[in-house]
Amino acid sequence: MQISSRFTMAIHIFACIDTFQNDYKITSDFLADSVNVNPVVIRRLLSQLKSAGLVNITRGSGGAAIAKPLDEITLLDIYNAVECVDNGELFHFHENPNMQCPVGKNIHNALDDKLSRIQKAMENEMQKITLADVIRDAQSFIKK
Amino acid sequence: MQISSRFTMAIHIFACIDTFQNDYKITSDFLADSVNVNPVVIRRLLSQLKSAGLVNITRGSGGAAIAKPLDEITLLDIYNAVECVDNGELFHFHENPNMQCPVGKNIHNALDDKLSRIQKAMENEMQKITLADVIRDAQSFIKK
DNA sequence: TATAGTTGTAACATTAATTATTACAACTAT
DNA sequence: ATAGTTGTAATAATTAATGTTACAACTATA
Repeated sequence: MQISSRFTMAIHIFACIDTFQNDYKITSDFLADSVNVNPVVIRRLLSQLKSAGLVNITRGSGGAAIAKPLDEITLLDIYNAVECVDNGELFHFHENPNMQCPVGKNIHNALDDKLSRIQKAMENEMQKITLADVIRDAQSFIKK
Repeated sequence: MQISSRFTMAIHIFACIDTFQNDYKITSDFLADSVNVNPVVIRRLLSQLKSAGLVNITRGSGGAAIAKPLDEITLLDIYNAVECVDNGELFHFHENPNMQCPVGKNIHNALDDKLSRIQKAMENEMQKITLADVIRDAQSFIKK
Protein backbone atom coordinates (compact mmCIF):
# COMPACT_ATOMS: atom_id res chain seq x y z
CA MET A 1 0.00 0.00 0.00
CA GLN A 2 1.11 3.51 -0.70
CA ILE A 3 1.76 6.43 1.58
CA SER A 4 -1.43 8.44 2.01
CA SER A 5 -2.25 11.18 -0.48
CA ARG A 6 -2.58 13.45 2.54
CA PHE A 7 1.14 14.01 2.20
CA THR A 8 1.02 15.33 -1.36
CA MET A 9 -2.20 17.23 -0.64
CA ALA A 10 -0.52 19.01 2.26
CA ILE A 11 2.36 20.08 0.05
CA HIS A 12 -0.15 21.26 -2.53
CA ILE A 13 -1.83 23.39 0.14
CA PHE A 14 1.43 25.10 1.01
CA ALA A 15 2.13 25.85 -2.63
CA CYS A 16 -1.32 27.39 -2.99
CA ILE A 17 -1.04 29.53 0.10
CA ASP A 18 2.32 30.85 -0.98
CA THR A 19 1.18 31.52 -4.53
CA PHE A 20 -2.16 33.18 -3.81
CA GLN A 21 -1.84 34.78 -0.40
CA ASN A 22 -1.57 38.30 -1.76
CA ASP A 23 -4.44 38.08 -4.18
CA TYR A 24 -7.05 35.91 -2.52
CA LYS A 25 -8.42 35.10 0.88
CA ILE A 26 -7.14 31.60 1.59
CA THR A 27 -10.17 29.69 2.85
CA SER A 28 -10.70 25.96 3.02
CA ASP A 29 -13.13 26.33 0.13
CA PHE A 30 -10.52 28.09 -1.97
CA LEU A 31 -7.93 25.39 -1.30
CA ALA A 32 -10.47 22.62 -1.79
CA ASP A 33 -11.12 23.95 -5.26
CA SER A 34 -7.46 23.72 -6.27
CA VAL A 35 -6.79 20.33 -4.70
CA ASN A 36 -10.21 19.14 -5.81
CA VAL A 37 -11.39 17.51 -2.62
CA ASN A 38 -14.04 18.25 -0.03
CA PRO A 39 -13.32 21.36 2.09
CA VAL A 40 -13.52 19.27 5.27
CA VAL A 41 -10.56 17.24 4.10
CA ILE A 42 -8.63 20.49 3.77
CA ARG A 43 -9.70 21.69 7.20
CA ARG A 44 -8.54 18.46 8.78
CA LEU A 45 -5.17 18.74 7.07
CA LEU A 46 -4.82 22.39 8.07
CA SER A 47 -5.68 21.50 11.61
CA GLN A 48 -2.87 18.91 11.71
CA LEU A 49 -0.45 21.37 10.12
CA LYS A 50 -1.47 23.95 12.69
CA SER A 51 -0.82 21.54 15.58
CA ALA A 52 2.64 20.99 14.18
CA GLY A 53 3.23 24.75 14.12
CA LEU A 54 3.54 24.92 10.35
CA VAL A 55 0.58 27.17 9.60
CA ASN A 56 -1.49 29.79 11.37
CA ILE A 57 -5.23 29.86 10.97
CA THR A 58 -7.64 32.44 12.20
CA ARG A 59 -11.08 31.13 12.83
CA GLY A 60 -14.07 32.90 11.43
CA SER A 61 -12.39 35.42 9.25
CA GLY A 62 -10.90 32.89 6.93
CA GLY A 63 -7.26 32.81 6.10
CA ALA A 64 -4.46 30.33 6.45
CA ALA A 65 -0.86 31.50 6.46
CA ILE A 66 2.44 29.70 6.47
CA ALA A 67 4.02 30.00 9.91
CA LYS A 68 7.71 29.80 9.03
CA PRO A 69 10.08 30.65 6.20
CA LEU A 70 9.74 28.17 3.38
CA ASP A 71 13.30 26.94 3.73
CA GLU A 72 12.67 25.99 7.34
CA ILE A 73 9.85 23.57 6.55
CA THR A 74 11.05 20.19 5.33
CA LEU A 75 9.02 17.47 3.68
CA LEU A 76 9.69 15.40 6.79
CA ASP A 77 7.99 18.04 8.94
CA ILE A 78 4.92 17.82 6.75
CA TYR A 79 5.02 14.02 6.58
CA ASN A 80 5.13 13.80 10.35
CA ALA A 81 2.45 16.42 10.78
CA VAL A 82 -0.14 14.66 8.65
CA GLU A 83 0.49 11.21 10.10
CA CYS A 84 0.73 9.18 6.96
CA VAL A 85 1.72 5.95 8.67
CA ASP A 86 0.34 4.14 11.71
CA ASN A 87 2.19 4.91 14.86
CA GLY A 88 5.20 6.22 12.97
CA GLU A 89 6.01 2.74 11.66
CA LEU A 90 6.47 2.52 7.92
CA PHE A 91 6.29 -1.27 7.78
CA HIS A 92 3.27 -3.31 8.71
CA PHE A 93 4.24 -6.45 10.59
CA HIS A 94 2.01 -9.52 10.36
CA GLU A 95 0.25 -9.60 13.68
CA ASN A 96 0.50 -12.98 15.35
CA PRO A 97 3.40 -15.13 14.27
CA ASN A 98 3.40 -18.51 15.97
CA MET A 99 5.35 -18.19 19.24
CA GLN A 100 5.74 -21.96 19.36
CA CYS A 101 7.95 -21.76 16.30
CA PRO A 102 11.50 -20.53 16.90
CA VAL A 103 11.38 -18.45 13.72
CA GLY A 104 7.95 -17.02 14.50
CA LYS A 105 9.11 -16.11 17.96
CA ASN A 106 12.22 -14.24 16.84
CA ILE A 107 11.46 -12.77 13.44
CA HIS A 108 10.42 -9.46 14.93
CA ASN A 109 13.67 -9.10 16.87
CA ALA A 110 15.71 -10.04 13.85
CA LEU A 111 14.00 -7.55 11.56
CA ASP A 112 13.29 -4.49 13.66
CA ASP A 113 16.68 -2.82 13.41
CA LYS A 114 16.84 -3.39 9.67
CA LEU A 115 13.38 -2.03 8.95
CA SER A 116 14.18 0.93 11.10
CA ARG A 117 17.36 1.62 9.11
CA ILE A 118 15.35 1.61 5.90
CA GLN A 119 12.76 3.95 7.33
CA LYS A 120 15.46 6.28 8.61
CA ALA A 121 17.02 6.44 5.15
CA MET A 122 13.73 7.56 3.71
CA GLU A 123 13.07 10.13 6.43
CA ASN A 124 16.58 11.43 6.11
CA GLU A 125 16.04 12.19 2.44
CA MET A 126 12.73 13.85 3.24
CA GLN A 127 14.50 16.11 5.65
CA LYS A 128 16.83 17.35 2.97
CA ILE A 129 14.02 18.76 0.83
CA THR A 130 12.27 21.95 1.89
CA LEU A 131 9.16 23.75 0.72
CA ALA A 132 11.45 26.38 -0.77
CA ASP A 133 12.73 23.74 -3.22
CA VAL A 134 9.27 22.54 -4.12
CA ILE A 135 7.72 25.96 -4.57
CA ARG A 136 10.66 27.32 -6.55
CA ASP A 137 10.23 24.46 -9.01
CA ALA A 138 6.47 24.81 -9.07
CA GLN A 139 6.76 28.49 -9.95
CA SER A 140 9.16 27.75 -12.73
CA PHE A 141 6.74 25.21 -14.21
CA ILE A 142 3.92 27.72 -13.86
CA LYS A 143 5.86 30.33 -15.83
CA LYS A 144 6.27 28.00 -18.77
CA MET B 1 -0.79 3.83 5.39
CA GLN B 2 1.90 1.29 5.95
CA ILE B 3 3.75 -0.96 3.58
CA SER B 4 1.93 -4.28 3.28
CA SER B 5 2.71 -7.04 5.76
CA ARG B 6 3.35 -9.21 2.71
CA PHE B 7 6.89 -7.88 2.85
CA THR B 8 7.64 -9.07 6.39
CA MET B 9 5.72 -12.31 5.79
CA ALA B 10 7.89 -13.04 2.76
CA ILE B 11 11.04 -12.55 4.79
CA HIS B 12 9.59 -14.80 7.48
CA ILE B 13 9.02 -17.48 4.86
CA PHE B 14 12.66 -17.38 3.77
CA ALA B 15 13.84 -17.65 7.36
CA CYS B 16 11.62 -20.69 7.86
CA ILE B 17 12.72 -22.44 4.72
CA ASP B 18 16.36 -21.93 5.59
CA THR B 19 15.91 -23.05 9.19
CA PHE B 20 13.78 -26.15 8.62
CA GLN B 21 14.64 -27.39 5.14
CA ASN B 22 16.69 -30.33 6.39
CA ASP B 23 14.24 -31.56 8.97
CA TYR B 24 10.80 -30.95 7.49
CA LYS B 25 9.02 -30.94 4.19
CA ILE B 26 8.37 -27.26 3.49
CA THR B 27 4.73 -27.12 2.44
CA SER B 28 2.43 -24.12 2.40
CA ASP B 29 0.66 -25.62 5.41
CA PHE B 30 3.91 -25.85 7.31
CA LEU B 31 4.81 -22.23 6.57
CA ALA B 32 1.26 -21.07 7.28
CA ASP B 33 1.56 -22.54 10.74
CA SER B 34 4.67 -20.51 11.56
CA VAL B 35 3.50 -17.23 10.04
CA ASN B 36 0.00 -17.89 11.35
CA VAL B 37 -2.00 -17.10 8.26
CA ASN B 38 -4.10 -19.05 5.80
CA PRO B 39 -2.07 -21.41 3.59
CA VAL B 40 -3.46 -19.72 0.48
CA VAL B 41 -1.81 -16.48 1.52
CA ILE B 42 1.48 -18.34 1.67
CA ARG B 43 0.92 -19.93 -1.72
CA ARG B 44 0.25 -16.56 -3.27
CA LEU B 45 3.43 -15.14 -1.78
CA LEU B 46 5.46 -18.15 -2.87
CA SER B 47 4.08 -17.84 -6.33
CA GLN B 48 5.26 -14.22 -6.54
CA LEU B 49 8.66 -15.14 -5.13
CA LYS B 50 8.89 -17.89 -7.69
CA SER B 51 8.10 -15.53 -10.56
CA ALA B 52 10.93 -13.33 -9.34
CA GLY B 53 13.29 -16.31 -9.39
CA LEU B 54 13.85 -16.27 -5.65
CA VAL B 55 12.43 -19.69 -4.79
CA ASN B 56 11.81 -22.97 -6.51
CA ILE B 57 8.61 -24.86 -5.93
CA THR B 58 7.67 -28.30 -7.11
CA ARG B 59 4.01 -28.81 -7.52
CA GLY B 60 2.34 -31.83 -6.01
CA SER B 61 5.19 -33.21 -4.00
CA GLY B 62 5.41 -30.25 -1.69
CA GLY B 63 8.59 -28.41 -1.05
CA ALA B 64 9.78 -24.87 -1.45
CA ALA B 65 13.48 -24.13 -1.67
CA ILE B 66 15.48 -20.94 -1.83
CA ALA B 67 16.78 -20.46 -5.35
CA LYS B 68 19.95 -18.46 -4.65
CA PRO B 69 22.60 -18.03 -1.98
CA LEU B 70 21.25 -15.98 0.91
CA ASP B 71 23.71 -13.18 0.41
CA GLU B 72 22.50 -12.71 -3.15
CA ILE B 73 18.91 -11.97 -2.16
CA THR B 74 18.35 -8.43 -0.94
CA LEU B 75 15.35 -7.04 0.86
CA LEU B 76 14.73 -4.93 -2.23
CA ASP B 77 14.45 -8.09 -4.34
CA ILE B 78 11.79 -9.37 -1.97
CA TYR B 79 10.02 -6.02 -1.75
CA ASN B 80 9.78 -5.81 -5.51
CA ALA B 81 8.71 -9.42 -5.84
CA VAL B 82 5.72 -9.15 -3.54
CA GLU B 83 4.49 -5.84 -4.96
CA CYS B 84 3.90 -3.92 -1.78
CA VAL B 85 3.08 -0.66 -3.51
CA ASP B 86 0.83 0.18 -6.45
CA ASN B 87 2.65 0.37 -9.70
CA GLY B 88 6.02 0.73 -7.99
CA GLU B 89 5.08 4.18 -6.66
CA LEU B 90 5.60 4.65 -2.95
CA PHE B 91 3.59 7.86 -2.76
CA HIS B 92 -0.08 8.13 -3.48
CA PHE B 93 -0.88 11.29 -5.39
CA HIS B 94 -4.32 12.89 -5.03
CA GLU B 95 -6.05 12.03 -8.24
CA ASN B 96 -7.58 15.05 -9.88
CA PRO B 97 -6.07 18.38 -8.94
CA ASN B 98 -7.82 21.27 -10.62
CA MET B 99 -6.17 21.88 -13.99
CA GLN B 100 -7.69 25.36 -14.11
CA CYS B 101 -5.49 26.33 -11.18
CA PRO B 102 -1.82 26.99 -11.99
CA VAL B 103 -0.73 25.18 -8.84
CA GLY B 104 -3.05 22.23 -9.42
CA LYS B 105 -1.79 21.95 -12.96
CA ASN B 106 1.90 21.89 -12.04
CA ILE B 107 2.13 20.30 -8.60
CA HIS B 108 2.79 16.88 -10.07
CA ASN B 109 5.67 18.13 -12.18
CA ALA B 110 7.16 20.01 -9.28
CA LEU B 111 7.01 17.06 -6.92
CA ASP B 112 7.78 14.00 -9.00
CA ASP B 113 11.55 14.22 -8.95
CA LYS B 114 11.62 14.87 -5.22
CA LEU B 115 9.32 11.99 -4.33
CA SER B 116 11.34 9.78 -6.55
CA ARG B 117 14.56 10.76 -4.75
CA ILE B 118 12.98 9.84 -1.43
CA GLN B 119 11.79 6.51 -2.75
CA LYS B 120 15.21 5.80 -4.20
CA ALA B 121 16.84 6.47 -0.83
CA MET B 122 14.59 3.89 0.76
CA GLU B 123 15.13 1.31 -1.97
CA ASN B 124 18.83 1.90 -1.86
CA GLU B 125 18.95 1.02 1.83
CA MET B 126 16.83 -2.07 1.17
CA GLN B 127 19.34 -3.19 -1.36
CA LYS B 128 22.15 -3.11 1.17
CA ILE B 129 20.51 -5.67 3.41
CA THR B 130 20.49 -9.33 2.40
CA LEU B 131 18.73 -12.41 3.68
CA ALA B 132 22.09 -13.56 4.99
CA ASP B 133 22.05 -10.62 7.42
CA VAL B 134 18.50 -11.27 8.54
CA ILE B 135 18.85 -15.00 8.99
CA ARG B 136 22.19 -14.71 10.79
CA ASP B 137 20.57 -12.42 13.33
CA ALA B 138 17.46 -14.56 13.57
CA GLN B 139 19.59 -17.62 14.36
CA SER B 140 21.47 -15.75 17.03
CA PHE B 141 18.20 -14.73 18.69
CA ILE B 142 16.96 -18.32 18.45
CA LYS B 143 20.04 -19.62 20.26
CA LYS B 144 19.42 -17.34 23.23
C1' DT C 1 -1.95 -46.91 -12.45
C1' DA C 2 -4.55 -45.65 -8.42
C1' DT C 3 -3.81 -42.85 -4.43
C1' DA C 4 -2.59 -39.48 -1.10
C1' DG C 5 -0.74 -35.25 -0.71
C1' DT C 6 0.22 -30.97 -2.63
C1' DT C 7 0.24 -26.59 -5.51
C1' DG C 8 -2.20 -22.97 -8.38
C1' DT C 9 -5.82 -20.11 -8.74
C1' DA C 10 -10.52 -18.42 -9.12
C1' DA C 11 -14.27 -16.74 -6.64
C1' DC C 12 -15.98 -14.85 -2.92
C1' DA C 13 -16.29 -13.06 2.05
C1' DT C 14 -14.66 -10.31 5.54
C1' DT C 15 -12.29 -6.73 7.67
C1' DA C 16 -10.03 -2.50 7.94
C1' DA C 17 -8.52 1.90 6.20
C1' DT C 18 -9.22 5.86 3.56
C1' DT C 19 -11.67 9.40 1.79
C1' DA C 20 -15.97 11.97 1.24
C1' DT C 21 -20.06 14.19 3.00
C1' DT C 22 -23.49 16.42 5.96
C1' DA C 23 -24.48 19.14 9.69
C1' DC C 24 -23.92 22.45 13.01
C1' DA C 25 -21.81 24.89 16.98
C1' DA C 26 -18.12 28.28 17.83
C1' DC C 27 -15.92 32.10 16.34
C1' DT C 28 -14.44 36.73 13.93
C1' DA C 29 -14.44 40.93 11.36
C1' DT C 30 -17.17 44.36 9.69
C1' DA D 1 -26.62 41.63 14.15
C1' DT D 2 -24.88 39.40 10.18
C1' DA D 3 -22.39 36.95 6.78
C1' DG D 4 -18.77 34.15 6.27
C1' DT D 5 -15.67 30.98 8.17
C1' DT D 6 -13.34 27.27 11.04
C1' DG D 7 -13.53 23.03 14.07
C1' DT D 8 -15.22 18.78 14.61
C1' DA D 9 -18.46 14.98 15.29
C1' DA D 10 -21.03 11.58 13.02
C1' DT D 11 -21.72 8.91 9.39
C1' DA D 12 -21.53 7.11 4.60
C1' DA D 13 -19.25 5.50 0.70
C1' DT D 14 -15.45 3.70 -1.43
C1' DT D 15 -11.41 1.21 -1.92
C1' DA D 16 -7.80 -1.88 -0.53
C1' DA D 17 -6.10 -5.66 2.13
C1' DT D 18 -6.55 -9.99 3.97
C1' DG D 19 -8.87 -14.37 4.77
C1' DT D 20 -11.48 -18.46 3.21
C1' DT D 21 -13.54 -22.15 0.44
C1' DA D 22 -13.33 -25.01 -3.27
C1' DC D 23 -11.45 -27.61 -6.69
C1' DA D 24 -8.69 -28.70 -10.86
C1' DA D 25 -3.89 -29.79 -12.04
C1' DC D 26 0.04 -32.01 -10.83
C1' DT D 27 3.72 -35.28 -8.64
C1' DA D 28 5.89 -38.94 -6.23
C1' DT D 29 5.29 -43.23 -4.68
C1' DA D 30 3.23 -47.54 -3.35
